[in-house]
Amino acid sequence: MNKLSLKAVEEMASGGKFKMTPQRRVIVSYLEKATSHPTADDVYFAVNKKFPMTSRATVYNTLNWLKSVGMLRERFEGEKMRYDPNCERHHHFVCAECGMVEDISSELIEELGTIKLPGNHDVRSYEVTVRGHCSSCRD
Amino acid sequence: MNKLSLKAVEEMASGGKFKMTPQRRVIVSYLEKATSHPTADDVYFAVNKKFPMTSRATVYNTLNWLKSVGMLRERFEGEKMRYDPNCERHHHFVCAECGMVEDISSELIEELGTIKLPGNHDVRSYEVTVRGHCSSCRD
DNA sequence: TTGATTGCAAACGGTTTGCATGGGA
DNA sequence: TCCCATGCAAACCGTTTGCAATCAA
Repeated sequence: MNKLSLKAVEEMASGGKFKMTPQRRVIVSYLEKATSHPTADDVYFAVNKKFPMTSRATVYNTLNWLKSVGMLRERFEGEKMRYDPNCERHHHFVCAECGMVEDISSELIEELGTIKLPGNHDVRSYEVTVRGHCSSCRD
Repeated sequence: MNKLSLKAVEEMASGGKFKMTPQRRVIVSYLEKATSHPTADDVYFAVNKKFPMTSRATVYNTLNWLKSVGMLRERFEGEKMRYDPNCERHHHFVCAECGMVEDISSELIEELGTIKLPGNHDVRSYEVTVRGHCSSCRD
């Protein structure tokens, strides 16, 4: 599963035991446009602009649903969970000041080659987190 | 500040506005021996083996104190915060199954060289998280 | 002596759950 | 029609805070 899209979600829902609802459509549309890993509350406020009575339970329910089908990744940064609609292999830049997260496409970070660790661990993947100050915070 | 040690903490405390207590000594001793990033609760149970009335407040108080003087790093993994007594530059292996975290010394991961990102971010550091199944979970 | 630390309990904040109502397929 | 999803409120859980008593320096 790569980039989250409303189309892909609709397709997946049709025929399965999951249903599309207006709230879910808004949540997915918001997520597919999001660029800096929204928090659950970001999503909550976004849906409520369109559907003012949407509860947090619905938001978490939807986020966990998308997560469970592999269309969304969860990542803790700073003080809360953030949701990453990009499921292609990629890395991250995190601003130490404002907590903003930006995707770094995997081509921008050179390959580490085969990782050989001591012990007998089964290595599956690796990710790089680059830290620093983002352009707005660097002054 | 590099590796947490009781000696370094005692030195830092003497003369400053911070005081050593029996509880703090046990906590620091436990942390300096710990190898897989204990959670606050791990620490809590460890201290309580020696001082059965120790409260969680004391544990968090001490952890935050060590963190604030740069002798301990905090890292969210899985569902809770974990504390890393190793403040030298290093990377991590995380088990997807049991959540165990193991340090990877920085020599084991090849250098990424200068990281050049699009935009105008000020890059300070990077860390690599290797994921997979640890030797006990790989079956 | 003095002010930092302790234990306790209550508060907090993000996330989850239980349940009755509502709505998609 | 049949479940799944929703909204609400309460529960949960890790962490923080307020406070009076205690203890290190």
